[in-house]
Amino acid sequence: MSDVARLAGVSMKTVSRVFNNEKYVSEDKKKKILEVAAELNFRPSLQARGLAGSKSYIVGLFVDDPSGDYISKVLRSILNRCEAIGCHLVVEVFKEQGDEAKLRQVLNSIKFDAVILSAPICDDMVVLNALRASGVPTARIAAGVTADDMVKVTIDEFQAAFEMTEYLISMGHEKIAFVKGDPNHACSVDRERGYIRAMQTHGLRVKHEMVVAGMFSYASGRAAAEALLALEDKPTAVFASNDEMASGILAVARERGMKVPEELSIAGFDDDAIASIVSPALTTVKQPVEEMARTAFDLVMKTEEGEEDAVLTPSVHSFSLVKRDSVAKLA
Amino acid sequence: MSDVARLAGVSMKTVSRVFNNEKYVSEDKKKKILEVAAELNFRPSLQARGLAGSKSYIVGLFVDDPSGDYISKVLRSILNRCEAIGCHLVVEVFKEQGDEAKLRQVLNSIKFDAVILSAPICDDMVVLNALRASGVPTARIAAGVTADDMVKVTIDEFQAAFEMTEYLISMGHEKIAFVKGDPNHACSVDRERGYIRAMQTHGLRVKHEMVVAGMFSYASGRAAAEALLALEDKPTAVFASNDEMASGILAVARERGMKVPEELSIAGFDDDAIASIVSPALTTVKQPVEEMARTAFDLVMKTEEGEEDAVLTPSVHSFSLVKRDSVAKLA
DNA sequence: CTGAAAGCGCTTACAG
DNA sequence: CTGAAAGCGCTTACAG
Repeated sequence: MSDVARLAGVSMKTVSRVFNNEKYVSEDKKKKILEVAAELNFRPSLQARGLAGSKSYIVGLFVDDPSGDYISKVLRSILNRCEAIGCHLVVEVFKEQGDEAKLRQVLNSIKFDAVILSAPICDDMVVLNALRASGVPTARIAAGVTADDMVKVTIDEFQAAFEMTEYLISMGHEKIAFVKGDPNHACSVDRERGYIRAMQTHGLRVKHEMVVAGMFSYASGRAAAEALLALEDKPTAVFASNDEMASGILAVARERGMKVPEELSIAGFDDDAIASIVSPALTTVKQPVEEMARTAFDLVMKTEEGEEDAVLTPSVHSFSLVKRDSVAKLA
Repeated sequence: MSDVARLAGVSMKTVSRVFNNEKYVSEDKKKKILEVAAELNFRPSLQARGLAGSKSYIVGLFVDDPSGDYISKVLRSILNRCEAIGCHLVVEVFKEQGDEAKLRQVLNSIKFDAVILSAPICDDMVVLNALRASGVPTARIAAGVTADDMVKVTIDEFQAAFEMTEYLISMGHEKIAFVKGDPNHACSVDRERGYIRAMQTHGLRVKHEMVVAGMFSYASGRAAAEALLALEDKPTAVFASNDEMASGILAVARERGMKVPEELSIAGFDDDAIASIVSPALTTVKQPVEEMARTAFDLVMKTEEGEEDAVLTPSVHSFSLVKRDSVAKLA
């Protein structure tokens, strides 16, 4: 930077001004500086500005598991925004609930401009408290527990599950099974509640053997299907808390020679890539994941700029029921 | 750090030694320093050490597209290694071929300890040259073009495609179609060559209408299937360059009422998660993606430590044919 | 609109 | 085995 300043005949401070888009730099000096900088291929050092200034140009994305279609969408969306505003993404994995050691390690060594949390760690109190203590603006995608001081972006999980269940009921189903999601995810509870409420609303009994555990994985979907299809009184429809599990259920049903949706209707949640790849394609709830991630990013960056008011009201996005071929009217 | 030094009654340099695992620190001072540091919750600042020292504790992962099962595996594997050695991952997206502007922006501002490249940018000469010029140790996963000064981790794509094609031939197929991958990926060419060579080796003619374009996407697999199944003289088997495309072909075949594998055998490549989810499950080539990513990471970190010799010999990993249900003997 | 000085929190290169 | 000094490349807080 000192080279640029010297060759442009200005002080370092003025060069700094140009690269930080500050006002009060005369057009000619600005032009000259940009010219010299381009020639020298100069870019302000990330490490140096992070150390010297209040901004670090680094955003953190804390995830539980970096795999899967959902997190891929989040990642893509956030990476897009990072590029747009010229900052960089550091991804950190937090597997165990409240891994304090790693948390302190990361939060004490890296200066973040903002941190974005995905489920389930967006509801981990240890993580939230540590973040709060560190003062880093934080956004939570699909969070459950409240934290008024952090950006929150969600859909109405309860309502979505409620509507999907109602849809199944409207198709004539009464024996509707439900496969729960990973209990560590807040959405799991909301989706289950939505299912139960819809059943009750329509005067249908929720039999406990019709509500089985799941972990959002394909394998757990298969296991749930095994349990459900071994029942004396089998369900005519299964609503799984996500598409991966729904795919597992679909696979097991077919292996047993059942026709889907004729003999068993299956509904999922998320509208993962897989939902339109399996056959029959899954009827599911589509949530605008990329839009939510983008919103989380943009809002948390505004927090940083001090517009705390509207930013901290939860941003609730709309979902939609995608009716494909895995659900049919009960014969 | 100066607080830690003061409270432990040593100089900052000694504290620094402890946190960098340098030798020559007496056990008692080391113990004292660690105690004080734990109490103060001290961690060396990433930004400060990056600026002051030769190491930055930052590894870059440059990708074309952060989505998909393949890159998820790479990401997970690398994140694991980062955690193990205490460094951090910055993900950067390079979409357009040789996006020099972004390249210079990133390479000039961030000091990386190493950069890991995935396909197709691991074969982008502009990227390679820029990396070389910047002197950052670089690893390439599934690279095609040679670059003797960079770590390279691959499988024998040619041989894998050759063997899969031979397998199809051994199952009695002669009319074997091939769906190419994205031509920007080096592996696409190798896989096609493997297919062609196997056909020739067994005295089978490669009809040009039996070799169709693809882009590694589900949609392109569907398009390829449309073309192939519209042929007068239809193939009895299709070998797709990856599982996503194979899934697209499978879907189209089924929609047309064809039985897979009875009327059409389908083989894929990669052993993506999707390969065992669709039904019938796909016969495919399994490559050890996570192991490859881990190796790339470990080798490039060794480069950094100066062991240039063995490190720069390409690390060729073994693939395996996974025979599932999408391929059958020709009736 | 511009700049000189200090300092961010570490590591380096030395010296002992 | 240990430490004092300088410096990494920027931004901050001022002053003009």
